[in-house]
Amino acid sequence: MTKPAQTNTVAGKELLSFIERVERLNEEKKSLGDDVKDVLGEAKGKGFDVKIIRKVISLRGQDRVKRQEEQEMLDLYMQSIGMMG
Amino acid sequence: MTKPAQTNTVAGKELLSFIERVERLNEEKKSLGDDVKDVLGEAKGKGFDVKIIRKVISLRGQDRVKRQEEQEMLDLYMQSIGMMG
Amino acid sequence: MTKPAQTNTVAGKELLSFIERVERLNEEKKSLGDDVKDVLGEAKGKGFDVKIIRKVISLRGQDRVKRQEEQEMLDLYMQSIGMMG
Amino acid sequence: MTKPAQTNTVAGKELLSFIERVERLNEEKKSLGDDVKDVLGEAKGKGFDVKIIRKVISLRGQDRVKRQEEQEMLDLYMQSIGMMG
DNA sequence: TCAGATAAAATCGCGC
DNA sequence: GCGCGATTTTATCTGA
Repeated sequence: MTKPAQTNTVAGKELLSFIERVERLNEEKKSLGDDVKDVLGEAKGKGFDVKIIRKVISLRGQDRVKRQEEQEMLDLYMQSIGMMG
Repeated sequence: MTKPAQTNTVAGKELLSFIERVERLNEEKKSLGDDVKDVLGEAKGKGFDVKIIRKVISLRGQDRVKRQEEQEMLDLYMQSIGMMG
Repeated sequence: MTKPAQTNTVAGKELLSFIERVERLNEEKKSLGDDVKDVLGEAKGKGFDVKIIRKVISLRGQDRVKRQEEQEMLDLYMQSIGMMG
Repeated sequence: MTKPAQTNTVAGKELLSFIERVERLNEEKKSLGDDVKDVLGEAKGKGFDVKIIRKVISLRGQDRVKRQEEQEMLDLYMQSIGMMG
């Protein structure tokens, strides 16, 4: 950016504000990603197998999702036989 | 898994701790992802085109040189198959 | 699931049949997706840039008018936040 | 395309060939997607709840994936303690 | 450092 | 027309 941004219009300023908010959130996300890397690096330093840890985390996540979806399934059934709303 | 997880050993406890730290970070990331969605939803509510905003953000994040190079390669490919007269 | 699926009823059998037909179709779709990957892999082996090829395919599939409109809106947004001098 | 494609170069012809192969595969995929819609429409016509059918299919898919991943997990453990290659 | 694999994001399209 | 689910694309990460 060699020139000052010409956000002279109201809409331009508002748009830029939205964009910058999103960019800020994205940076925080990236930072958290780096934190994850650090933690896994630390685990590796203690002799743990990072690949296995990732797999465990993934499987635990699947369990959670599956439990949620089974509940949704039940709700769906109940809706469909007129037990809800 | 018929047995409770073996968090009784020292290594087991340490491993679980690493796993939970990562999971916590992942949740925060997910939460930020939801925040992004909220912001974009708000922008949409004000009449902005979310798809375009995303594209702008993406372009702002890319290196200008790299962007140009990719565009040139794209043009080259399109010329080579007769897409550009 | 402690009980076997109730495919003993007529409706249950019919339902299962629908489900399996859809699953079969989904597998075929997946298989075609793998074929696409193979072709692109082959192209890559010949020195082509897969990412660019994907983009070309995408552009060929888009309506020219719609494409222009989106580009214009993008320019408009970028101007309004001062990205285009 | 008002002009004949100028795929005069060897590379251009090869590139176009790859592109057309992918496009053909994509069409087949799309066609299968339509078939899925037809099957679900038929199920709906017989009084079944399409949303539930989709959910069942999704859960069955998750089961399959989870089973596979648990196996991979075992393999990983065994590798990590030196039981495999 | 790069290819291949894996996971995350963005886009697309249906159904309500 | 909007949210949700599915698919596709992008980015990250690991291993050679």
